[in-house]
Amino acid sequence: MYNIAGRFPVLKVELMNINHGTRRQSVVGLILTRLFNGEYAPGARLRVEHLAEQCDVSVTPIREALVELAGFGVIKLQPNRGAEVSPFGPKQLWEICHLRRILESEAVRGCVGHFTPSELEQMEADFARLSTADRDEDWLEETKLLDNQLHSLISERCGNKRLSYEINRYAVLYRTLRDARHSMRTARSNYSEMDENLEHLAIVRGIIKQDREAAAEAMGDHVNQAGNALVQDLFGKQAIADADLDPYVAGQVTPTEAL
Amino acid sequence: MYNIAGRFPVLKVELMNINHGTRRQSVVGLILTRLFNGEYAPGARLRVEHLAEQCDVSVTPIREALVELAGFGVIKLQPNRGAEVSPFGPKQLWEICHLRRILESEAVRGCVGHFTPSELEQMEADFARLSTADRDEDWLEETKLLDNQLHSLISERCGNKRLSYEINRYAVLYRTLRDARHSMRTARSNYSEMDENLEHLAIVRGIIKQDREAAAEAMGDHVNQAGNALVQDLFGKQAIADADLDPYVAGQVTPTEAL
DNA sequence: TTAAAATTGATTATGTATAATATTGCGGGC
DNA sequence: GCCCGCAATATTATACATAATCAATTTTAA
Repeated sequence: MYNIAGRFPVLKVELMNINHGTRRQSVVGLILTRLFNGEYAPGARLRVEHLAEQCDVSVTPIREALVELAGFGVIKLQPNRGAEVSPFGPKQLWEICHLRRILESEAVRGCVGHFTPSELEQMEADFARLSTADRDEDWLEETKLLDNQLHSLISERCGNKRLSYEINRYAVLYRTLRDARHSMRTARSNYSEMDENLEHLAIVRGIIKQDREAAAEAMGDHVNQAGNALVQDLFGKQAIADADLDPYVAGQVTPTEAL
Repeated sequence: MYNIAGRFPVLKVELMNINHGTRRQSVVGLILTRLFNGEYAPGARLRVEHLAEQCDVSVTPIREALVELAGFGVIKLQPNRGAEVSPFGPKQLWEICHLRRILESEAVRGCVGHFTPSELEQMEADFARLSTADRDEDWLEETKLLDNQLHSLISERCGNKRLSYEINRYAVLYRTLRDARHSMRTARSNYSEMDENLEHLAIVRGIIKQDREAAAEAMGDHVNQAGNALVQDLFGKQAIADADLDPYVAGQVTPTEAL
């Protein structure tokens, strides 16, 4: 088979050569990306035939994708009226982060006591080392790797498979958001503001001390920091003010005020 | 048109005469009910054509329903391999309750400060009255009504539409579970063990005192009590032991031990 | 005359049916 | 063990039937 990229508009190429049995997932990813990139106006109608044409697939996977997207709460599926995209702005992004904070904080509470001492020693040593190490490409790579490892380990060991499932469900949204950030020109590319390793260290030390609340609070701080970066990259500096958040939720944004 | 009910087997009648545009929802409800009633062995395969025949609908709504059910985490959708039902037992039921506790506790934290004094006075008076009133049919009716009102009001006012959305998503599971309970012969029908109104009163008083943690804890207790009743009705007295829960999660079952 | 209600027709969603294609899983042969 | 073919099933594509929505228009009623 020849790679005939270039013969079709960009939109179609995005979904070409996808494996059989994964069309729905691809369409979900595509629409999520577009949504998070602000390509849809709030309330816009998603017409099935239109999407099918754009994605170069038949309507069947499109309709299934819409059901899944409705499950994510990013579109509303009204009977006999089709799909309407829900608003997505700083406020909605903060709400996603809030949910993630709720879920992952509880997961870290649950995972206390589910690690071996050597696992904990290893993690503490790694994050301590990375938090003071010189910051270069390799450092960034290892930071990302250990970030993923820590979060998935906490989710796996939290003792509640459903909680773990919901965390992974939100990870789909979160990963798409991170990817969307890269396509924004405002995305920060320097390492100066990254204190991930310190935040992770606090989480691990909470687990080591068997102090559920300390670990949960550290996780909350960490998720907030990540959310903060995300909001600023996607919507700019004053996005937090624009979000017009509820005082309690907004308070959580800057944990010192909230607690 | 004639009503020709009776000409078809029971299973088909269940879904007959459903409105256009709501087939998927009906199928979701039917499969959830079956699952919670223990009609599917863990790991059982759900074949699309088979379900289509049973539900007397075509395969399209069936497949869409499976996508939605996969979103609920009650089945697993493997590419090219179809749907496999996830295990459902006391442990999984507790996990659902755990999630509900997480979500609704956070909602009640968020809703503090979003009620008018008169609303709060009214709610406190209602729950105080019902908690000491004679228990008859009317009492049960009003108790249920105010239960629904309180929970949906808290969800609406929590200040986070996504959190509200997730709570309502879980309410689908929860309502189906409550309905499934009625079909079990072990379901409790007396009013003696119902302290809902007292639990609700504690929640409302927490909100009145603007004490987020007190209100959240009261909500946690309340959801635990409801979960306890559900587990016992669906799986019997020693179901909690059978559930083989993680100590932290199990601890939450009996809040006094957990905190 | 004007406002409400019913009607019409275009558009789109939803559901059905069927066929084409791809994948899986199994069993037989090597 | 491995490979090949085959049946079962999932997935996708396509065409069509039905039903609902929406807007424009006509009709009806006050």
